[in-house]
Amino acid sequence: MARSRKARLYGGMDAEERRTERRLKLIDAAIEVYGEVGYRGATVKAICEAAELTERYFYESFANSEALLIAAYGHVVGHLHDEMTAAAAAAGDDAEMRLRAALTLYFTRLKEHPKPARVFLLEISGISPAVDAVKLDALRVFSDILVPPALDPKRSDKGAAASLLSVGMVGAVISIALRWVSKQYPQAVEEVVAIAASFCRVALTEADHREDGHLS
Amino acid sequence: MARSRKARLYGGMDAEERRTERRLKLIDAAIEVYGEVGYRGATVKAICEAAELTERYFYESFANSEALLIAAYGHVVGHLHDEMTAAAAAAGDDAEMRLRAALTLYFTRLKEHPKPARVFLLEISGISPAVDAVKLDALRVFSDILVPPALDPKRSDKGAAASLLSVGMVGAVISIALRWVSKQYPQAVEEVVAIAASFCRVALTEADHREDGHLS
DNA sequence: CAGTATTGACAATCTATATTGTCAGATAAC
DNA sequence: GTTATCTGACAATATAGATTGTCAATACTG
Repeated sequence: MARSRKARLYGGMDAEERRTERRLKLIDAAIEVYGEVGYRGATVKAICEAAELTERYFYESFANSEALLIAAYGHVVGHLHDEMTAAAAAAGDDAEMRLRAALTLYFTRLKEHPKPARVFLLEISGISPAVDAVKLDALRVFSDILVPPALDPKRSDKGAAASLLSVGMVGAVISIALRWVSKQYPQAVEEVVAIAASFCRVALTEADHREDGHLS
Repeated sequence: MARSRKARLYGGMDAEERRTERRLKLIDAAIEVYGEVGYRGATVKAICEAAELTERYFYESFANSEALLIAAYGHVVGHLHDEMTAAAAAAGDDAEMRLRAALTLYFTRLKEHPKPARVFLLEISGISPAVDAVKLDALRVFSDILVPPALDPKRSDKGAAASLLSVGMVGAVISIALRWVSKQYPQAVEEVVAIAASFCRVALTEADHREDGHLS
């Protein structure tokens, strides 16, 4: 009875399980292919071949190419976000320690997994307004991990100036990451982290100055 | 005799003058159109219409769409670069003053001319390896205006770490600019300059620390 | 095993744009 | 005014890839 409501099983999975499995295979394949030839060079056909599926299943799970890019981005970002949050939490309460822990995890993963890194850093830029919005949101979230706005409740809805500070910080970190990756990791992780951290510290300290009424 | 070597005149210009005039009109039109619909949304036809020319003349001056993008970028960057250099020079010898002068000019121009700004900040990213190379080169040049590497000859070929510092600095400034533009200039120019300058100072001071043997 | 749901391969269609080609009319040179 | 050059409009072609559709083969169900 309980079964009769379900769809016919294939390979031990019901219809929905197979669908989500295919969806995942497509996302993994997309990350792979984007990493090789970039989003713009990636055809639907190529991704389907990499996923060992046919176009039909592409359109079963995604309305179009862009939807898959967004899903793949979300996939990569989700992992990274969870890991960074955990690393920061494990590092205790000191802001400087948490910052270092999060950055270290970030750059370590970047080095370990170049293809997802490319999706995360490069492929996501300038595709369409929808994609940009997704990216913007992700960056805000990462910025909050590095310099938590909730430390001081008064500041939790960041003022306009503080928001430019986070934006600058994230921009610096991402640019550093991009260069580091594209030059094939010439510096040790610790060294890159130290450099990135110095930019993050700007966002921390300047925000305090400004709050005290200093206008530089 | 002198004339007989020249091509027939039209509108008082010889063949080559007309060609360069058309080329310029195409570049101006491109900046205009990119500013409206973005590089990806810009068709050859639309640019030709904006320039009041036909496709024929497009291919007379440019091998393809991308070549025009690169030319338009160079055009915008060339102006900006000259102006920033001049502003820095006019500000005297103090590094802090020069920095402020250059940044002030940069953000002022950004606000005055949103369309070239879009070409400069957005459209140039992630089109192709060739375009990225052009951008990379431009950024290096701008970075050198903000924090001249030649101050200390020993440092003139920047070490790998110092190079990441400039990259981070430029990344921060550009991200700030992007956000500021896309939010339609919510802060005064001076305020944005102050924030951007604080990131630039990182590149200045950290470089010195590192040279003295400090490793953060 | 018979019947049906599901799959995989691939053809057909559709759309959009770049790029090249044609030609009649306009403009300058003499 | 005649001729050679240049111009503008537009048609023709080429390409590339997304999206949809067909159908036989396969895997499950009872």
